[in-house]
Amino acid sequence: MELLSVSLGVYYGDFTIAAASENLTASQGRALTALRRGPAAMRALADTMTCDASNMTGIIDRLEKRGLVRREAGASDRRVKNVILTPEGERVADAIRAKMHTTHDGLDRLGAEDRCALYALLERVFTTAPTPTP
Amino acid sequence: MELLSVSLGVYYGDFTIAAASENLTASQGRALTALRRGPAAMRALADTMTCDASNMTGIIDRLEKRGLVRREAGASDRRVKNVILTPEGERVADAIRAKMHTTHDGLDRLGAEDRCALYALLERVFTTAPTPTP
DNA sequence: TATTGTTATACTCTATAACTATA
DNA sequence: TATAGTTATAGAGTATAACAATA
Repeated sequence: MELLSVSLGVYYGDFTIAAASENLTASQGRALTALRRGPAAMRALADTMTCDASNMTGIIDRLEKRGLVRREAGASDRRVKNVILTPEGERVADAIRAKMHTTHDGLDRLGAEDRCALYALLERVFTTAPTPTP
Repeated sequence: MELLSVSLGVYYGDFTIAAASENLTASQGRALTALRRGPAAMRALADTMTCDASNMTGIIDRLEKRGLVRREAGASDRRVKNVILTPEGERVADAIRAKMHTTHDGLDRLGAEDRCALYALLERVFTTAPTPTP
């Protein structure tokens, strides 16, 4: 119970801070984090982040404008556009993830191993794996 | 750990849903919930919700336009405006709270007593008591 | 001078609806 | 017809800066 009160909000809050440290909003950070697992179609990304497809256009537009992702036409279905992390995007995504793992605020009383497991769990809840479209 | 993964997001998510069921955004719901404990100055509300004071103006404007809160000049300090729930505002705030306590999604495995304690805890974390200004 | 609250401005997120190009 | 993605539009949250009234 104690653990819970300490942890609630910490992940969301820390994530927002971690993303902000790279001059990104939480949504942009989430998209980048989801893309760490590989390319994903716009539609899949929107599903992952449970937002309307039109939102993804804007979010990805801003990330693309900053050179963190790029769009690539789908091979089999030419309607599809797959979003891919650029090397710089990978760097930023990794930086966010690293910051998440070294931010202990409010989780000090957890052992390193538990905290690691905890973050893995939260990360999974936070960004479900998008389904890449071939 | 299980409990945590289940509970994370549930409170925020359920709260957003509960607020939406009253046609309110999460921020509006939070302000209303904070005001359940009594009147609060704009500044105190902004501190509670950790947002800029200028945001509170807009949020309270919208709540006031719908008759859920009203502004009242501070007695001792005439710069201050205290925000107060109207009877309708109280009804809506209570409805949100009631909905939060009857929404079990993802918390089924918790006993009623535990769930009650859990929500009390989360509610405290979610909306710290604002400091009313006399 | 410092503080409270507001206004003006700008950016982002969000959803809905209408559109295109594919399938 | 249905789907993927975009555009246009509108409402809400957010922060910064400038301002009036008060302390």
